[in-house]
Amino acid sequence: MRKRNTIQRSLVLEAVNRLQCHATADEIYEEIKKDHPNISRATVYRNLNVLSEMGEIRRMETPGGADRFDHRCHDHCHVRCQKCGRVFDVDVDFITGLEQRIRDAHGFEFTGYDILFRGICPDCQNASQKNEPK
Amino acid sequence: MRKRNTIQRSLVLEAVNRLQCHATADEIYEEIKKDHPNISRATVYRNLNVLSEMGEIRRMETPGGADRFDHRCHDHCHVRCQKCGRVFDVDVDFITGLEQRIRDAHGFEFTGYDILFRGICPDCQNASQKNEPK
DNA sequence: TTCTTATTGAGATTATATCTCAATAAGAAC
DNA sequence: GTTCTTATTGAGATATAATCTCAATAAGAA
Repeated sequence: MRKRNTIQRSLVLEAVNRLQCHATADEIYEEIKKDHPNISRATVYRNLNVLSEMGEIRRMETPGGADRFDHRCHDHCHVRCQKCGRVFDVDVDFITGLEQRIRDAHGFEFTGYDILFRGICPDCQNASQKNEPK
Repeated sequence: MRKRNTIQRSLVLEAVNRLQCHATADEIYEEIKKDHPNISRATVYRNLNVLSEMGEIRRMETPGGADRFDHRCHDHCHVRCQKCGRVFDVDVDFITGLEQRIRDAHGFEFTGYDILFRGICPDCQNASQKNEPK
């Protein structure tokens, strides 16, 4: 099934790049709608799927929240702040090799993994110290 | 807000234990409904939340699928087979310390992490060799 | 036994994502 | 340039996981 180049597909790719890292499908949809109010939500979702299958962008599935899409900058995973919900990048150099070590043990053919850290970001730590002093 | 001991809460805890590891909320709901057809889905979800906050059970959020709940056997994470959707356990002894190493770098206060591996299980590898020989 | 209020059940609602299908348009064939 | 095939689109319906609403119920302290 040969892929065609559509305006909508380019718009999605451009928006992902413009928004930098970890935008949700909905954020990308809203971004595109500013200039192209007629684009369909389904089209954005479809093209995010197509583009990540093609390897043009990277999908990061986040449990308990919407998937996020990255320009393929470099490998990293995410921390989500449990208070404000914002998502930050985490370098994962030291995680490299994780798959290999597990493949050895299970006969599983690994294709990847998602790691999502949970925590409280520095801002929210400070905020709660001000509002709830002990 | 003092917690009360309700029949429904015990039923949920028992079902999680009975189903062993990585049952979804819906599987737990169906399990309980066999003997107690009047239990509400909301009650199951509510008690799964309460019990995991209390530390009685462990919640494993899985991106792209329903959350799963474990009896607190021992620390492990999960691999989901991309073909059959089944979920298997993976030991994670060597991942211990991950949080500490990241906390140092970011000023983030970490409360935990989820790791979900993706891959193809041995069964499905075999099946696809039979069905699509090269 | 009485009283307070945490908890429940039923159904509505939210959020994320996918599906349906007629209409459109990309790009190959002519 | 014109025709043709079919991938893609837009709009809205649907699916799935989970939470919320609220009157009724019941746990457990008084």
